[in-house]
Amino acid sequence: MSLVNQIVTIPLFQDLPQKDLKDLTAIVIHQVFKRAQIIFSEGDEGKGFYVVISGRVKIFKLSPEGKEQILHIFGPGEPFGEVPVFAGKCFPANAEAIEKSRLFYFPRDAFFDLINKSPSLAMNMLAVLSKRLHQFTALIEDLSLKEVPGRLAAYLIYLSEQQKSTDDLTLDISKSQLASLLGTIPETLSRILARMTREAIIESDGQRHIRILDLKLLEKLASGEVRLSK
Amino acid sequence: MSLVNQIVTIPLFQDLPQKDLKDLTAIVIHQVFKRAQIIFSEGDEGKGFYVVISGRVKIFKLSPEGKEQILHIFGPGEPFGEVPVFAGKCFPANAEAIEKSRLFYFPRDAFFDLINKSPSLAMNMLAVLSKRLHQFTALIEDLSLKEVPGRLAAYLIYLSEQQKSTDDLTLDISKSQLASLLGTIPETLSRILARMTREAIIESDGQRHIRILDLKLLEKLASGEVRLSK
DNA sequence: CGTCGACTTGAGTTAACTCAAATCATGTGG
DNA sequence: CCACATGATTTGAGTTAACTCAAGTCGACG
Repeated sequence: MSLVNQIVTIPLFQDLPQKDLKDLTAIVIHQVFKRAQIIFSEGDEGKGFYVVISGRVKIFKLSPEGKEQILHIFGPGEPFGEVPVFAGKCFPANAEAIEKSRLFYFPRDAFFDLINKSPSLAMNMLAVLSKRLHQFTALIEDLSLKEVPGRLAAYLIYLSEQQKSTDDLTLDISKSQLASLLGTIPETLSRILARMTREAIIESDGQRHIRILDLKLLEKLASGEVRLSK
Repeated sequence: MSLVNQIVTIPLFQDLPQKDLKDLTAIVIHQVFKRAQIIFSEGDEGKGFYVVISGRVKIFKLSPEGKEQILHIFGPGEPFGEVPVFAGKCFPANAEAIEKSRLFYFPRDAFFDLINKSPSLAMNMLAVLSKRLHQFTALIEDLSLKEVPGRLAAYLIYLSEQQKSTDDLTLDISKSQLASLLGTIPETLSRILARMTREAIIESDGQRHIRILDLKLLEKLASGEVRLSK
C-alpha cells in the first residue's frame, strides 16, 4: 500500500485536501517496535508525535513501588504523544508497544508548518485532543467515584459494544493489563470476575472469553445503582 | 476597560493579530453567575465555551451517592467547556461558580469560523487542550498511584510555589472543596492535616493559613518516597 | 446569645491491598 | 509426544487506608 493510501486511512487526517496529504507523506518517518519495547519514557523531550499503523501501544504511569496505571491503549489509526508537541512540555507518561507495532512518526516542526497552513488539520487535531480529555474525565470519574466491580462492568459493556456480538466477548488484553487499565491489581480483578461468575452475571472459560448473562445488572453495576454482593 | 483590552489579557488569545481580536469581540457574550450557580451540567449540549474574567469556577463529577470529584478550578483568564465544541459531544462534567463570576461566552459556530481563518488561534487552543491533558494525567496518577497524604503534600507544594511566600501559605478554597479536589472526603483530609501537624511537617492556625515546616519531607511524601506515620 | 455551616474527632466497617502459595497455560528441548 | 521451565492467573490469609456514621467543637454573623 502506498504511503498516501496508508495516511488517508488515519482518522486524524480525514477530509484533508490532497495537497496536505502529500505534505504529510513528505515529513512522516516509519518506525517499527518489538513487543515490550519502550517507545518513550515519562520526562523525555517530545519532538514529534506518533500514529499507530499496526499493533498496539500502551500509555502508562508507574508508581515508585512499581504499580502501573494504564491511561490508554492505542490501536491502528490512533495518534499518541501529541501533548509535548503543543504544550511544549515533556511526555507526561510512558509508552510501550504491547505487541510488534509499526508506527508513523511526525516531527514537530514540520507538522507545525503544516497545521499553520491547514485549518482542517488543526480542527481534526482539536477534535482528537478533546475526545481524549473526555476519556480522561471518564477515567478520573471511575477511579475516584466507582469501585472496581463498577469499572469492570463498564469495561465489559464497552467491549461488548465495540465487538458486534451482543453478549459474547473476548478480552483484547491480558488480565494483568486489564487490571492495570482499571486501576487495580490482578488478584483483585480475578476475585471480582469470580464473584460476577458466582452471581451469574457473566460466564467465563477462565481464558479470555466471557459471556454476558445479565446485561441489565451489569449496567446497574456500572452506573453505581447496585453493588456486587459477596 | 474596553472589550478588546479584556480579551488581550486572556492567555488563549495571546499573540493574535489585531484583526482576530476584533473578530472575537464581535462574537463574545458577557455573562454573570452568582456564587453556587450552575453554569452547565454533565450531559448538556455545549454550543460554545467560556473564559473566566473574574471569580472562580469548579468543574466536577458527582457519584450516584453524592460524592464529588473536582476536576479543575478555573480562575481569571482560563477557558473551560471546550470539549463539546471540538469533540461534538455533550459536556462530560458539571460546572458551578464557587464565587460570583463574570464569564465570556464564545458561541461555537462563530468561533469555528475564526479558527479556520486564524492558525495562531488554533495553535493556542491546541496548547490549552494539551496542557489540560497533562494536568489530567497528573490527577489520574494521583488518584491511582498515590495515597491521600501524598496528594495533599503535592497540593501544598503547588500552592507554596504558586504563592510567592516560601513556606507560608493560604488555602484558596475551603477544606471540604480541597478534599473533593484531592479525591477524598473532609474527615480524611482533616485527620491527615492533624497527622502532618503532629509530625511537625506543617503548622496551621486551624483556619486557612498553613506554614510549611519541613519542605523536604513534604516533597518525599509527594513523590511517594516516604509515608506519613500514624 | 443562638443558630448555622464548616470542621474535627471517635468508633467501627470495608474495599482493596500485600504477601505467599497453589494452579494453570504455553512453549521448548529431549 | 512428554517433562519441565516460565509466566500468568487464581486462591487464601491477614492488613490497612480510607470510608461511613455519629457526635462533638469551633467560628462567623445576625
